[in-house]
Formats: sequence, C-alpha cells, structure tokens
Amino acid sequence: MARYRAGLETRDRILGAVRTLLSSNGLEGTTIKAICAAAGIQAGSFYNLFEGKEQAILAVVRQAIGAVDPDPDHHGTDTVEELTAAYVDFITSQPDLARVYIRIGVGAGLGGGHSGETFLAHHRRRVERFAAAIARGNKAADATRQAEVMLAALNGLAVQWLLDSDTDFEGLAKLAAGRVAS
Amino acid sequence: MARYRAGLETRDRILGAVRTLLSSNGLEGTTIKAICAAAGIQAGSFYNLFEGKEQAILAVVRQAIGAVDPDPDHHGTDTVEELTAAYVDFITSQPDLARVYIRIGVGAGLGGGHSGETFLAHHRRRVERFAAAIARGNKAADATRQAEVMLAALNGLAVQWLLDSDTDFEGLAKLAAGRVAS
DNA sequence: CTGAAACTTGAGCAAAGATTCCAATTCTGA
DNA sequence: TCAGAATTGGAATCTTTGCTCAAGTTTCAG
Repeated sequence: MARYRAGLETRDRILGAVRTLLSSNGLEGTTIKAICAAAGIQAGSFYNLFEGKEQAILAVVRQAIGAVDPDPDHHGTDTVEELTAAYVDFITSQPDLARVYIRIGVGAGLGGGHSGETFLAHHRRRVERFAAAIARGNKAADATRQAEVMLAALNGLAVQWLLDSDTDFEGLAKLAAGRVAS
Repeated sequence: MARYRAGLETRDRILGAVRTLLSSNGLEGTTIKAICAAAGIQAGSFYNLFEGKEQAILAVVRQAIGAVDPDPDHHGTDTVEELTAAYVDFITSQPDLARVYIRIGVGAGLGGGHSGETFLAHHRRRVERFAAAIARGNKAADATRQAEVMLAALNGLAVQWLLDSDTDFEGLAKLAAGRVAS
C-alpha cells in the first residue's frame, strides 16, 4: 500500500488533469477517458491510484476549497483589504482552481449534493472572518450583513472576471472593499 | 408540420420537466430518460417534438435569460431600485428558472461553450441598463464600474439565497442598491 | 541480487445514454 | 364522416461511460 515515487507522480498528473477538465468543461466533460488521455495513462492505472472517479474529483474540490482561504492562523488580525487582496490573488493566480471553486459553490447551492454541506460550512466560516475584520475597522452594528454583501460582490466579480478577463477585477474588488471599510 | 393541440401540450410538459431537472440536478442529471419520466411520455414522443436533447435545453435556457430582464420597453426610465427589485422578484418568484440562469451564467463564463457568447451579450446589455440608471440618479463619473460591482453583488447574493433560503436576499440587495444610489 | 509489492497496460464488460424506427392511435379541417 | 397529418408508445440500435481483470514491467527494501 505504501506508494512508490512513480505512483505519486502519476497521481499528481491525474489530479492536474481532473483540475483542468473540471475547470474548463465542468463535471460533464470530466470523464475517465478524458482524464486518462490528459494524464497520458490508461484506465487501469487510474483505478490503481483512485477508488473511482468521484474520489479523484473530491480531492480536487478539497484543493479548491482549501486554496481559497490561506493562512487560517492570521484569523483575528487581518483587515478587509487584506482578505480581499488574498481572494483576488487566489482567483487570478490560480484560475483553474478558481473555476472549480466557483463551480462547486454554485453547484452546491443549486443541486444540494453532499458537498453542499461542506461548502456551506466553508462559506459560513468565510463570512465570519470577513465580519470580524469589518467589525474591527468599523463600528457598524450590522457587520455580518455587510460581510455577506461584500462576499457576494467578490464572488460575483470573480465570475465576471473568469467570464471576461478584461474586467478590472482587482480595482472593482477594492472599490467594493472601500465601501465596507469606511 | 403545423402542430396540433396535443403536441403543444406535451411540448410544454417536456419543457417544464427540463426546467425542473436542469434546476435541481444540472446538466448531468438531465437525461432523456429522466425528462421523459418527469413529463410522463416516451422517448419517441420527445424526438417527435424536439430535434434532440440540446435543443430542448437551449429552449429552457432562452426562457431563463429572457425572464431575467422583463419590460425592455421601460429602458431609459427605470431606477436602480426598480431594477434591483425586479431582479429580486425574478429570483424569488421563479427559483427554478433562476437556478438555470445562474448555472448558465457560471457555466458560460467557465466553459466558454457556444452559449457563452449569448450570455455575455445579455450581460453587457444588463450592465448598460444598470449603468444608465445609476448615471441618471447619481452624477458619478464611473457609473459603469459601479454597475458592474452592483450586478456582481446581486448575482452573488442570488447564489447565496439559492444556497440558503434563510438569507435576507431582498434586504441585502436593497442595502447594496442604496450604496450605489447615493 | 532478489522477490514482493507497486505500477502499467489494454482488452473487455455491463449499464446507461441518446437516437431511430415504425406500427398503432388520435386529431383536425373539409 | 373521412383522409391525411400529427402524435404516441416502445422496442431496437449504436455509442459512451465507469470500471474490472489478468498479465507483464518497474521499483526498492533487505
């Protein structure tokens, strides 16, 4: 059961393929055949390293959810601007994972699959973190509500940027953050 | 070729089934079998009324895109609050179509399918309409940028509400609209 | 070196999916 | 009422999908 080096490498190759496919074609484009072709392997190899398609996809989904909220240590000291900048950085520097993240978020909200719970929990944590940062810099009583609007705007802007990369994501995000911070 | 009444009725039944399935399960849950089961018909009947699965789906997608922006006549006289209220109303009163709309928007932006162009055009029109309304009530020079943030926030809030219907969509939307209108 | 465990291949299978065909039935205008 | 077109059911077909299997190759601890 202990993996050899070769196995770990193709495992990464597979996850990369899944990420790319999930990002550009969504669930329906992500077939075993396509995954294997993109990873340059054969079906049998895939099933030697993963229990099934779903497991591989969930691994990538976890990557995506994990990547959106780095430095959980900082919790309690960050500002709205920092949190916003971190999100903008994640989206623009890792567009593939970002696309997966957005897809999951939307899919979770709509389909209610079993990742819906996971995503909802993640989202709540995120709202809390933003709300705490807002409350710290601004004495408004409705910090949570402001955080909800702020996150909604950020997510919406992310979708827009992924749709049309000419969008000034960073600038618009700052504009939104400025509204809340004051 | 001229349709009889019976045909038109089952056609509607099919579109309703597609809308429901698309809304709750996304593209991957929307199979011919599921459509026919939900519509209470047989496969042959489906292919008598539609050229294929894709055509039926596109019909529903068009419905969704069309429903989001009613009263194109009013163009030029509406306020940000009115546009916002109309959107909130659409999302909350037709959640099925709304889910389809959101899914298409996200899918289009990410997958770049051939509906991507259609959706992008629709989105630009929407931004313009909001920008015009903003410019009318507010002398800011960056009406378009504000419209982009506003729409992003609305879409993000819609996703959030579809994910968790306890969200105070209407209240938060008004809060966002207020920021822009002043 | 060596052998057991890990890795890879590629054919093959069962189930599910989309689509076609056609005989049987139902409409509708004249 | 009648003929022709529209509609319908349901079996048949062809493709795709997710997955298994057996046989051969590579890796690496002892």
